Amino acid sequence: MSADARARLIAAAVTVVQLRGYDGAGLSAILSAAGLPKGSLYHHFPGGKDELVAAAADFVAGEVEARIGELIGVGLSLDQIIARLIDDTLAWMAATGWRSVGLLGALAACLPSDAPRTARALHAAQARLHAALSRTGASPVAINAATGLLHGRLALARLANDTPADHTTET
Amino acid sequence: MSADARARLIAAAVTVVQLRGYDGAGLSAILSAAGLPKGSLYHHFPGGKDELVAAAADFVAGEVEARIGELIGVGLSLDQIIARLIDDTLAWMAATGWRSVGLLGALAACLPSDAPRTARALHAAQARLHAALSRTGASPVAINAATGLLHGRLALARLANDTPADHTTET
DNA sequence: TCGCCTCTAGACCGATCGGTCTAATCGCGC
DNA sequence: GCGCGATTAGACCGATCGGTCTAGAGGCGA
Repeated sequence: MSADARARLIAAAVTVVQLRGYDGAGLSAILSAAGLPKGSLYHHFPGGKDELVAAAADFVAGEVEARIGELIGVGLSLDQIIARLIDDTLAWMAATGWRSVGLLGALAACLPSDAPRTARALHAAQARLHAALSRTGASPVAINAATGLLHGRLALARLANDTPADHTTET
Repeated sequence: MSADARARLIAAAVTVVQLRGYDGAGLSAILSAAGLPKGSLYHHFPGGKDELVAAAADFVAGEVEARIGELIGVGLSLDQIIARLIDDTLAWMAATGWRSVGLLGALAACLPSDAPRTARALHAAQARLHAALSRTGASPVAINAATGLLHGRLALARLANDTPADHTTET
């Protein structure tokens, strides 16, 4: 069940790190989400938390890259693709209770200082997505503007919808 | 020197939390940045880290709000104001080594679970900035799009410029 | 000069952090 | 049925976390 455990760990890391950021995501939270003990983590990811989160970032980047490929295949423009990605993610955020911002956004906003692999994976992810989007024929500047809009919209949507329950003192 | 110590603590919190997010910002890092011992922190902010970071968020929101007021006074449009804020912040990020994303962005992306005051302050900040921008006459939807762009651009700029040194293994 | 009150200083606390290590368990070829 | 590598299980470690508490330094009014 090696591959399965690996995948479960990555999925759990994606979930927890999205919610709390790198530093806020404790190993115990990730492990209990995965339903696996610490030994499994360090067997599959000898590099520990850093390696796991880096793998999670790679995984997410791969998924988004594939989605972009799909949308390009259908002939959508850069702006249309970004709009679709926003809609996709917003729908998913709504489904999961508006608690996530997307793994890459959370990592980018609060980059941990002691996680070189994660930092590298994050940069690689950004490069991959940029390259994927450049296949629409858009200019790098346009791509940066579009992805900037994407990140920002997701962060704001989360802020607007995530926490009302958190700071409502009334019944 | 009460007021001074308070201000120093808030400034230190702004700096450190911007860099590492709420969970990544240790009290010891904040205190050493402020040059004050723990006793001072809990004297001025009995609520501890949560209260301090909430105050820091209020402070930053106030500064940005004032800046928006200035720009509106000069007669700039929403888009022009956002462009100016992006330029302001980018210049400041360049000056500080591209390590910050802005306090509010960092908090919004990785909302801590156990910091109700900070969460409340963050929502208040968002509301204040939205209100300030609405004085340009722009629609709420336009304001959301514009502030989304602002957040995202800053996050991307940081990602692009912050970490090259972090993952360069070469001398 | 004396008391008092504000603020600084940092030792100390339990909890939790990421990480290591050993033992038990599992599945599979023989 | 047996041995063996792969995997799980979790006790354990030092470091650090946020927070509390006592002691004393310093300024100010009487």
